[in-house]
Amino acid sequence: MAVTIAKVYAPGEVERKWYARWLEKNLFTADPRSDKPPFSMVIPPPNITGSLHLGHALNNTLQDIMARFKRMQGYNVLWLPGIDHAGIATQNVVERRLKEEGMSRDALGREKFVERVWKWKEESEGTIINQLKRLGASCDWTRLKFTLDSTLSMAVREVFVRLYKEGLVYRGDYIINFCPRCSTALSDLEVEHAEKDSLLYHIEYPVKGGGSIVVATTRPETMLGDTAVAVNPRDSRYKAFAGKAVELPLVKREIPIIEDAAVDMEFGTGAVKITPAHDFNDFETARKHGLPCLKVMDLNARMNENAGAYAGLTREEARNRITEDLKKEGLLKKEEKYRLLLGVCYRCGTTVEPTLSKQWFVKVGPLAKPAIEAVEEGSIRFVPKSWEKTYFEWMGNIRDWCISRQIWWGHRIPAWYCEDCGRVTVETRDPSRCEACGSEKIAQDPDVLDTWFSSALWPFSTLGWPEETVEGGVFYPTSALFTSFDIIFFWVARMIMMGLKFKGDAPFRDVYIHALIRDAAGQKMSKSKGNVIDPLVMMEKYGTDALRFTLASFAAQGRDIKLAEERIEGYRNFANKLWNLARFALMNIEGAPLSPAAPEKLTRADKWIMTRLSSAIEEVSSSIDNYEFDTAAKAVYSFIWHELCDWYVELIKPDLRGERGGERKTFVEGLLINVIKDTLKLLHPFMPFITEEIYSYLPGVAAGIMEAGLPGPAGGYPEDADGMEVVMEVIRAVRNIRTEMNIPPGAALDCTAFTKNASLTGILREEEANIKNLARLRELRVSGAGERPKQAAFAVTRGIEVFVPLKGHVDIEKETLRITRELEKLSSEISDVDKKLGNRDFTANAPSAIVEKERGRLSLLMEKKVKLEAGAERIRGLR
RNA sequence: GGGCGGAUAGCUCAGUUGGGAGAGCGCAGCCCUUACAAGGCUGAGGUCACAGGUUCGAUCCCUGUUCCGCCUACCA
Repeated sequence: MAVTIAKVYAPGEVERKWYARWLEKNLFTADPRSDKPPFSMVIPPPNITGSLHLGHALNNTLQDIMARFKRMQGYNVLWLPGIDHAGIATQNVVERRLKEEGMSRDALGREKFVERVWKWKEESEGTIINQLKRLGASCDWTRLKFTLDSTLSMAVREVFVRLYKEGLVYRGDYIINFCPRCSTALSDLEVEHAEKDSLLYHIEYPVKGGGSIVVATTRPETMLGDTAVAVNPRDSRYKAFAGKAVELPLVKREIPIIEDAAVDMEFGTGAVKITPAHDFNDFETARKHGLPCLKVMDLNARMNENAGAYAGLTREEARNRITEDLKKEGLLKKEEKYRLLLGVCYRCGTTVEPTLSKQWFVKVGPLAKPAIEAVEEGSIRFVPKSWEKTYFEWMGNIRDWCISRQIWWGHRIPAWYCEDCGRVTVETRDPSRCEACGSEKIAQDPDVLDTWFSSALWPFSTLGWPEETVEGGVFYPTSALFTSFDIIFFWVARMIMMGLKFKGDAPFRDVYIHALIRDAAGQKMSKSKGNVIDPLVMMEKYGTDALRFTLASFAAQGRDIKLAEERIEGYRNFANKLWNLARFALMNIEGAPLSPAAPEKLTRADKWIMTRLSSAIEEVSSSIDNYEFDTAAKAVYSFIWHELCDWYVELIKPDLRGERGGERKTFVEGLLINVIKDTLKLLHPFMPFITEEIYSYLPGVAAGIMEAGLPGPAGGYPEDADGMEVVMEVIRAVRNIRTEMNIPPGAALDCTAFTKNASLTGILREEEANIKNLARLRELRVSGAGERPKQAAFAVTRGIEVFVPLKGHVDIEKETLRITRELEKLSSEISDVDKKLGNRDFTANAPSAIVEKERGRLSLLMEKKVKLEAGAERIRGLR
């Protein structure tokens, strides 16, 4: 009743089938009342606008490996999925769609617009969720969360209000980054810096009472808002001007010349114009010197009424007009080429405008302190540890966080302004009257909160906080967070601050920072470069398991991943190899009952593979526990391909053919199936689909592989395993001779092995059949001493001399060359070790174990050398 | 300006308390051996970027240099 399965593994259907079954059986659902130890993770929520890219694929593959692994280890696993509302990004997408319809959000109005976004959310959120399912992600979908869910919104309000009452959230006029295209304020983090070629303009400002001062600026259009000119007090060039005033050209306004040590005398002309309402530095300077602020642009980056004749122009137009006008007046002294760093919006790339504006802020200092300590004390651990430094760096210099956004999609700020007394009321529940004067004429702040404000609460808002929930008790703090380094500041740091503040405990124990994926040439993947590898296409083409395994294999800590399609193809081949291993096993078993463990019936080969399996299990387990997914993947790969398939299966083929008796056949069938079963379990977290599929075909399995426990390390039989390694080396030696001497693989050879070691002699005699089989020998003699065969090629391994007589067909030249080369290698090795042992400093200072090891090595090498030389001598005699 | 990371086989990368340099892919030769040609067997290939230092001993620790990459920053 041998089972036959297809010759080539076809992933597509298998994957869909199994994912559906896992869901049906609720295998991903966590039980907060379970008595198993908890293991929890929250997913980094993808944007609702998102579509699965390789970054998601890597992030979620690694999480899924961890989740599945822990589940099989007997943990009560909660992997909580969710989606982020992604304020600006989503609003942009919907606005673009409106524009295509000839509509605009302003024309539509806030309420209708938000309705429209919700509708779009309903349509599009399925996309990325289905893609995560396609990837095999074993998230607990019954607990899927969305950052705008009512419970999560409640958490946002609660946090905002509590911070406000403690004075950690405040509202004030400060200079902030404003994106004129998205028409909203941004936090410092949401501004990216791009180098751009520009000009440095030298403009002459006439000084009242005679003379003039030339300032250098990259932004001539903001001169309309200048409220001072600053020079360094140590600058002798301008000493005479200090305290005087200049007349601002074009607008003819009088502004003072002030002294400030922060002015760099070397740069430009050493004189700088101060525009407090449109420059971060100048804003600080103005505060220091008590200068007024004058806004000359509105939020759309158009010049406003304060710009006089230039009102209504865009900032670009204004720059042109102003430089022209200055030129006409002979006040533009110089334009030099200059490369500057420009702040651009991280969502749309538009140049941001620093603008004085009334916004809400979080006072971060008091929150940052415990967050720094938590990492210092080790209650939160970054993996790899090197990221802690990055974290400290940023947290140590953190500035207040601008959290209000002038958009409509997001959590509305729970603040109401009173029309009568002007006071603000901040409450978790919508108030009906002003808390100060009781007036009912109150209106809610139109702004919404930074999306990252709600993301910061993710690890506990998703568990039901501020309600006390069972989940919150069991699964908080979460065990690990998986993310990439680019959002350590945006997200990780803020989660730590909020978790500590509101839960009194870190949101997670481990922060695993994984790689960023680049293309094969090391370039960041981007649609415009056309070098994007689409994970969905790869999954269709090579199978999800192949993609997952590739990502895991390349997930070395602290390094970016350069991915090429050929890699995925390679691991597709691995999947097929595994498939054929199963195919072979199923073709050969007669459906016999599984043999119980019977150590006395185990052959050396059996013990070897069991030992290797056990050590693979150990290595995979410890690697995963240390987030070394690449090491784990390589260990299981190498075991399956190079030990189980290359050696064990080849070793037992005669048994399975019944050549060594019916009892042995039955026994080895059972053993092979057991080994495959455990191997599949070990591989399952990496390749969930193919392992589940194969597992289902194996005899004697009741439940699915997901429900099976992971085998524990069994220890094995190290001595027998080592004996088997000797056998393998002898086989390799014969194979090598065959290849080197150009003997066809099929030609039958004889072999004589000489060793004085009784235990080796025993092993070789016992394994005669296996050696003959795999080295393709007609005869194998094992001898302690005696005449070495003439006309024979030979090799030395583990002190065993392996002779392969070639009956007058030995190519003497070739064999001489082969032995000579071998001897050369050996000699250089010997001289290295010799030199080391000859060094008295070494023998005196090195640990005795090391010295002994070197001595042992030397004697082995010497022994081998003697034997090789004797062989070379014999061959010379043949000439 | 400050900080971090990297430089090991043709390519991509491992190398975890300093003690015999590894893998995958690629390449070369031979093989359609009834699991798999998406395969098997065998093999070639490396002054571990450079220069110093510590040490009996350095790919590994320290210093400096060169070249890449990234993060961060208020020289307008």
